[in-house]
Amino acid sequence: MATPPTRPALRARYERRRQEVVDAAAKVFALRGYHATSIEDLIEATGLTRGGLYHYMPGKRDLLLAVVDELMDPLLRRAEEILALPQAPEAHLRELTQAWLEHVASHRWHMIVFSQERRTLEQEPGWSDVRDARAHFEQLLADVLERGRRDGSFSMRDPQLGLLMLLGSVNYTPQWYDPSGRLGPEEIATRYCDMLLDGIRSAR
Amino acid sequence: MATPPTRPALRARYERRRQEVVDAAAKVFALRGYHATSIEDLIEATGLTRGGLYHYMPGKRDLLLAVVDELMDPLLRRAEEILALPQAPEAHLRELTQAWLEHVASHRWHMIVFSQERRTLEQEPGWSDVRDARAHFEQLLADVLERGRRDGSFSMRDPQLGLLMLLGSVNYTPQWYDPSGRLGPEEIATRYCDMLLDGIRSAR
DNA sequence: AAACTTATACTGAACGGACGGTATATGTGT
DNA sequence: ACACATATACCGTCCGTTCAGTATAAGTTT
Repeated sequence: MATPPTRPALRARYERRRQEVVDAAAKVFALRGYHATSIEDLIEATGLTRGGLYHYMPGKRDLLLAVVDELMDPLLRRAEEILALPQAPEAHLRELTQAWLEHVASHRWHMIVFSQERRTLEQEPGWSDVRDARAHFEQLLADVLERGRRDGSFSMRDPQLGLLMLLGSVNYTPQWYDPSGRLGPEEIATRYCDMLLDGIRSAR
Repeated sequence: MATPPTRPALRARYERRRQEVVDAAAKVFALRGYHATSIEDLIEATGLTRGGLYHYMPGKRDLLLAVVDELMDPLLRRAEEILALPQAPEAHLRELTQAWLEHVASHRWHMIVFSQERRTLEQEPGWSDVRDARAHFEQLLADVLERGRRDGSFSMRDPQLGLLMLLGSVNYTPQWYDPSGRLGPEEIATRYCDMLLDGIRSAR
């Protein structure tokens, strides 16, 4: 019943398998949707049996929280690393977007689950952390845009809408991104930033 | 059991109430998610009783299909109206985006349901129509961008990614759009196009 | 216009099945 | 021997659906 082993020797294997279960669940949740996924589906995806599965999770809901929990943390830490270095807003924006898209690409299923279930999970215990982390990251982006506006390098009519456009573009990416496709995350990031900064109109 | 009346006198009222049921369902599906929505929730949302609800729908699944079905048709017709008039690619792009965002704003719940359930509904009977209509609309947008590239008015590094950025921005809009908010659909459309065309970088 | 017949709108209880979760048994490695 | 991993069978509950029945409005006959 989801009891982590006390023996240090077995701890590592347990955590590794648990992570495999979470990742497998992320993919199934993303493809079928959380509520439409039955325990039977999770069994099929993990290769375990009913009892074995419950050895690694307290319940289906906790598995969902595990999928979205700690999803934003690595990205937030990376973002703060980037912002710690003093740079022009444009450079900050480009590096943030690149780190963000690399994260999206490597956690594609988790991101889709987040988008799909964010509404059904509002006001759920443990959910507020995820939402706060998300809001925090968006605030960091907003700050960069605002800083660019203040120092004169950006001049959007509506700062808020600029952020929303960027959020929309990146958050939509998991829907079509193909790891074996033509474009990698860093190329996508570069071109998003190119378009957001200079637009697609030909220079006249 | 969801049998439309044959008598012409009652047909109108039936269709009106059925539409109310579908719209109410759209909102509940959007907020809670389709699978997480119980018949009890639908009863509460519609004001009907269990049996009464089944008078207007053959089943829960059909109700979901009704929500997304015929969602794209009005937009597609409007798009073809716009494209029938000979105009410059930029004008076409701006008008398409505006019509699109007006549609998104007035069918916000339906759109959220579509985004949330598109994966769970793949390879479902009746679903291919919706997907085809969606693909058709995206193709119309892609054609406009391509026409702009050919005649020299647009010059994006990657035509496909320009489309995906626009799709992301607009498809993300229902997630934050507030009908009583500061910005209406036409203003949002204008500023999206401003940013996509000219970027947010200050003129130097 | 009154009486009658049928189509339609709605009710509420009950059913059948699926689903998440648990208890218990049996290996398996330390 | 003990902790841990996995297997199997089972339970209670919830949920989508059905159905027999009632009330009312629409159409028809007299």
